[in-house]
Amino acid sequence: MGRAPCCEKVGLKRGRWTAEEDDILANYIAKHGEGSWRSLPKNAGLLRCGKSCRLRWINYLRDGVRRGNISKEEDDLIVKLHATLGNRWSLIASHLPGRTDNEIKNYWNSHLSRQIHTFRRIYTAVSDTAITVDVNKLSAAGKRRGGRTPGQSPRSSTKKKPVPEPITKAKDESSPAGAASSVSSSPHSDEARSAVVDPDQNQPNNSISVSHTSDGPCSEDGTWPMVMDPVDQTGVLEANCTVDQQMGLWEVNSSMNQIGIMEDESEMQALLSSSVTAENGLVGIDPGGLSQVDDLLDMDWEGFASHLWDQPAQNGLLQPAEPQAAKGSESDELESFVSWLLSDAC
DNA sequence: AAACAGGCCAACCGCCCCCCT
DNA sequence: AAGGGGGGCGGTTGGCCTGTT
Repeated sequence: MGRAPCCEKVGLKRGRWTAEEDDILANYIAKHGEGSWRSLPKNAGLLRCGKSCRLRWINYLRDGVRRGNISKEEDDLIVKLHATLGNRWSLIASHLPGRTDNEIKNYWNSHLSRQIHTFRRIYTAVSDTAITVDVNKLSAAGKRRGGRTPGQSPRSSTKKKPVPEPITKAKDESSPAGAASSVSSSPHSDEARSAVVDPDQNQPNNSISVSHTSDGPCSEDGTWPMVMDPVDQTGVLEANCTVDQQMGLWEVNSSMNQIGIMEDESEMQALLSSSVTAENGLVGIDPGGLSQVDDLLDMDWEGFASHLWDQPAQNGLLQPAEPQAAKGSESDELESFVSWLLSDAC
């Protein structure tokens, strides 16, 4: 079954490339150009598989390749594009000049996916309380290194990852001390709503803080291992989320992730109507709200994209500039959609 | 200081698509 | 039009690094 290997592997070198090999490959391509990867190793005098040469060239030796130091802007872009495109790393990389699909894939697997999962765990792990999520702390939260965490298997982060089951916690289970008891859900109030809606324009403010404060310490059973406030050792988390109305759609965003897009105000209000605890302009979301947010994280983004393409133009704002491009291949459609997504119009 | 454990990332594997003949 | 090869792509592996115990 399957194709024959791309080259005879017997006698070929594997593993890390040496500086000498890099020089040979770079010099050869400088003289003869890219391509003909199968015959390149033999012609260049390298004991490497052609595919290995190609990978080395594209990911490391090619002009313009940038490595490391992924900026916040790039980080945001990767998250945004991944939400739309999924694991189409080459397509994502094409929108990040100098970045390769392999680097973005690695970055996602080792940084961002963990943040997203942590973000989701936080929602669920404290779901019997109102919540405050500090997105800015999530990266540090996912950075725990060293030491054994009971019950974790080695290399779990690199094994094939089924979507992790959310941590469910029955109400009668022992919750982090003080977490559940210290936060009382208050009925949704006009005061809370006023934190969301601009009374002058009946439009949402640009910024809503979704917050939760717990006075108690984190539990010792590891239930909240990654969300402890490093300063006062309580379970305080804070997240700055925004709600925007754009092109007839209501978007709920955090600084790292798009939480959801709703088509009409009632859906957005349904989410916010589950908000509780308004103080100093902060709005918390109760467990019901958290469930809704968690559902929104599972949004069918391709379906959303298709939905947008199917919409008639609304005041010239909803459609991308060149919807005709969608008549091409699937990749053309995606390219056009991504271009539009990244344009100022969005 | 040594052992341990997870993080990080370069590289490999194998499937799939596209293009050429 | 069909088949085969080359190249592209996403998933996965494995080893080094580093923080924790």
